[in-house]
Formats: sequence, C-alpha cells, structure tokens
Amino acid sequence: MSLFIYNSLGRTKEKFEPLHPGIVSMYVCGPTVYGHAHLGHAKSYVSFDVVVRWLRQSGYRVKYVQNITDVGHLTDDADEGEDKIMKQAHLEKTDPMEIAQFYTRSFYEDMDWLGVMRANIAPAATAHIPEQIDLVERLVKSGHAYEVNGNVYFSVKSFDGYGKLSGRTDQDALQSGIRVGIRSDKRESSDFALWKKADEGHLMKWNSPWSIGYPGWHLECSAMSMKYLGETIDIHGGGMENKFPHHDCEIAQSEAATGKPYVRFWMHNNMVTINGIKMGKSLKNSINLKDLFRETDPLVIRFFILQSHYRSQLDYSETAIKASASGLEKLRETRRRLREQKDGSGVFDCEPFARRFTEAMDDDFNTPVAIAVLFELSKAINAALDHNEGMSRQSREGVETFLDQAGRETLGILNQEEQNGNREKKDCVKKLGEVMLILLELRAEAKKNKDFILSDKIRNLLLDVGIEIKDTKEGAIWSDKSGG
RNA sequence: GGCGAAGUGGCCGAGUGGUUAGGCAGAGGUCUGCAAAACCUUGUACAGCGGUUCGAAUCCGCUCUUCGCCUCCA
Repeated sequence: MSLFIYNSLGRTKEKFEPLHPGIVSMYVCGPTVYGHAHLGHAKSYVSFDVVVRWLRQSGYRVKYVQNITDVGHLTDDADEGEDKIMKQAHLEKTDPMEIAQFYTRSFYEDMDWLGVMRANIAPAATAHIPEQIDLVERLVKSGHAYEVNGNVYFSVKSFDGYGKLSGRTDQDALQSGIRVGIRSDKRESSDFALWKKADEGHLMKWNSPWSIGYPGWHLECSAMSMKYLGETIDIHGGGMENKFPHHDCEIAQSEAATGKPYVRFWMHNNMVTINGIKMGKSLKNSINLKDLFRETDPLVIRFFILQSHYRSQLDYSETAIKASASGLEKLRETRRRLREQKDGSGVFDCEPFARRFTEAMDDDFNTPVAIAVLFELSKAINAALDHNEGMSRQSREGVETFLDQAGRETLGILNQEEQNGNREKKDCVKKLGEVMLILLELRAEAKKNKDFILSDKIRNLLLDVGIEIKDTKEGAIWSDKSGG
C-alpha cells in the first residue's frame, strides 16, 4: 500500500516518495500575526497537522517547518497600501513587534486547544532578514532581479515558466488586466518586489545593500524553507488563495536562484465559507476561534473540519457544528464504553476496519472516509458489546489499540481524557470518583426501594453540573461531560 | 475579461460507469420503572438538456447557478 497525494502542480494524485528515503521535508505557510486566528486558520492547520501525523504514522521522519509572518506586508503589490501589522500597532497604540508577539502567542494557544502539534521549527520572518537579503543578492547577481531607487524587483520575464502553478502563464494577458497609472519603478507591472525601501515613519526596517527597508512578501518562505529544509523540499502546503501570486512567486525566485526544483508536492487546502462566502479577515465575516471555543469544544471543531476533505470548501453553520458534536460524542461514548467493559468471550476482529482506515488516509488524506470507517467500527463494537458474549480481553485490547492509533494519534479527535487530565486536577478527579461511588450507591438503594423520585432527583441534579448517569445491565455508570 | 473549483436525499458530507458511503435530524421498534445510551428497521439523492454506452449521478458537449484567485489573506 502506498500513499497518494494530490499535487497542485499537475493537478493529479501522485504516488508519494520522499526525495531522501525515510525523511520528509515539509513547509507550510504560517499566519501573519496581526489578529486572532479564525476558523479558516483552524481548517488549514488542522488539515496539515493530520498530514504530518499520518506521514509519521506511516513511518517517515517528518521535518516540519511552519513560519510566523511577523513583518507586515503591504496590502498591495503595486507599491501602495499599508503595512497591516503597523496599522494594527497604530490602532492598539503600541509597536509592531509587540503586536506580532501578542498574536503569535494567541495563535499557538488556539492551535493547542485544537490539538495541533507544533512544527519542528517555527521561524519568524524578522529573525531571518540576512537570509532574505542573501537570496535577493543571488537573484540580482544572476540577473533575475534589478534595483531601482533602493527597491529591488524580480524580473518575471527572466524566469521561464512563471505562473505554472496557478496556470497563469500568459504574462501579456496578465499585464493588460492590471490597472494602469501605478506609481512604481518596476519595468513590467507583473514584476514583484523582493526588497522595499522604507518610507518615513515605517517602523520595521533593516539595513541592506540597497536601502534601509524591508523584505518583499514572497521572500521569507523561500529563504527559510531553503535554510532549514534544503533547496528542494518534498511538500509545501498552504491555502488555495496563495497559489497566485504567492506560491508562483516563491517558485520563480527560488528556482531562479538555485536552478533546482523548489517543491516536489504542492498541497493546497480549500476555504471555509459562511453561507457560501469565503471567510476572511478582510471580509470582516471571520469567526474568531476564541469566541467559538466559548460555546464549542475545540475538538468538535477539529472533528467538524476533518469531516470534510481538505481540498473541499467547508461551509460553516451552527447546525453543522451541532451535528458534528453529536457525532463525535457517539465515538467518544464507544471509546469510554470499551474502556469500562469487563472481559467477555466474544472474538472481535478490527483488522478490516484498520485496513479501510489506512486506505482512506493513503488516498490523499481522505479523513471523511476515515471517520466514516470509525463510525462503522463504533457500531460494530457496540453491537458486539451488546451481545451476551461481550468481547474477549484480547479482542478488546486490539480494538483499543487501533482506536488510539487512528482516533487519537492520527486524527487527534479521541483524546478528551488526556486534555481533561491536567496534573493538578488529578487528585480532584480521584476524589470525585470516590464521591460519585457514594452517590451511585445511594441512588441504587433508592431504586431498590422503588423511590424513583429520589433516584431521578440525584440523576437530574448531577446532570445540571454536567455529570451524566446511565443505567446499564451492570449497574449505573457516570461520565463527566462538562470538561469540554 | 483571464485562471481554477464546484453543484449529491431535510442538513452536513464522501464516492463512483452496473452492487449500502458515513454523520446529524425525522419515523417505527427492541431494551428500560423512567431517562440516557446502544442496537434493529426506515430515505426510489446525485442542477438542467442533449450525447456516448447493454447500462451514467459517475464519461463527453451545451446551458444555468455558485464559489475561489487575478490587492494582503489559511
């Protein structure tokens, strides 16, 4: 069995083999940190988190780099517009670096809630200015870039195959679409900035051979990807909206500088929409994760995201989230039930499910199908446990191992207990268990005496504080549903 | 205008040339003091119109609609 990945470059699924056997180099475009993360960020980073996890499950050593863009780029490639981080700094009456730091921390906080594992290296653009200057120098020397008035531009004409990723290869057609009358030193309007001279009052600026200024907005990914992963990497991921111009520019400047292929597999994840319209910071319709987490278990959000394919648009609605919450709860319930189950004699083989799960994941990370397999497994497990013979110890352990590997390690959706199990809370949890035993015993006594008013009262009052009691054949069991 | 993606049952959402995706919601049932959970049963879906084919929702063409990119954006 082998892994197939949809490569945006070529638009087909291709068999994945890393450049160096056993080791995968992977770079994913990180966030620009000038505001709190929203649901769109969640979709992107959860999706790539699962990609990394699955590659690791498949036995690869993955070197995963995800940058933090802490330089505010201009809102426009035509030398106009404002620097977003600087703008936010003005708004918050502080300086750009504080803005960047604040929102970087906020970003990681949200990603932690979503169970997104940290990248191996998370380089900041501002910490790699020399590397970026270096790359620009290489391009100037080789004739792919030119300097005018302290600004340096990449000459698109000098690079054959510009636009091959997005399919925008006809530069003349592109030019005609670009509005006229821009004030710029560019030779061609499709040329893009590698280095910009800082205006008066621009706060984030560095010395360079050309001017005191700041790097162009495509540059950091190329420079940092090459520094940490080499000149040719296996996988580069990012949002679809970055195909053009960002990724096409990255390819051009990188390959022009090295003469080698920049990226072997390009992966692009699709957008989150609300009522069919793209969610975006600029559109002011984005759903802030911190707000969302107030009402919804972050892992429900993760599950909701993984229930659709990463290359599909995901339409947000409250009813869709609720449906996901119920679905995930069903899987969690099965996981819990399995854990509390006494040994029986029935034999249960989860191998067919494991095989189908692997097939789904190997088919371009098809998490919706993988999750469907878990639902079918859940049904089969429950049916087996409902049966008088139950499940033998060996069978149960086999199923638990698979569920931990698939649901927890790979998809990251069945790890609630771990999240709740903060060290400092351990003692509390233990005490709660003891207290619950007492309550359940009292309730059992009431039931025995047919005092259903009292037994129901105990159950209802506990439910009010988030503890659910269920009567089963083997007596009452309880679970804490309040912990998120 | 150029480049690209997509239209699936009440909702979300996979997939595919002929055989059940899955989840949520709904209906009926089993179990239960009741509840919850679980299980069983239940849904003649694939935008429209042509064409290819023994057979298409799946391939081709046209039409309609939606969305993304062509300004920063996950």
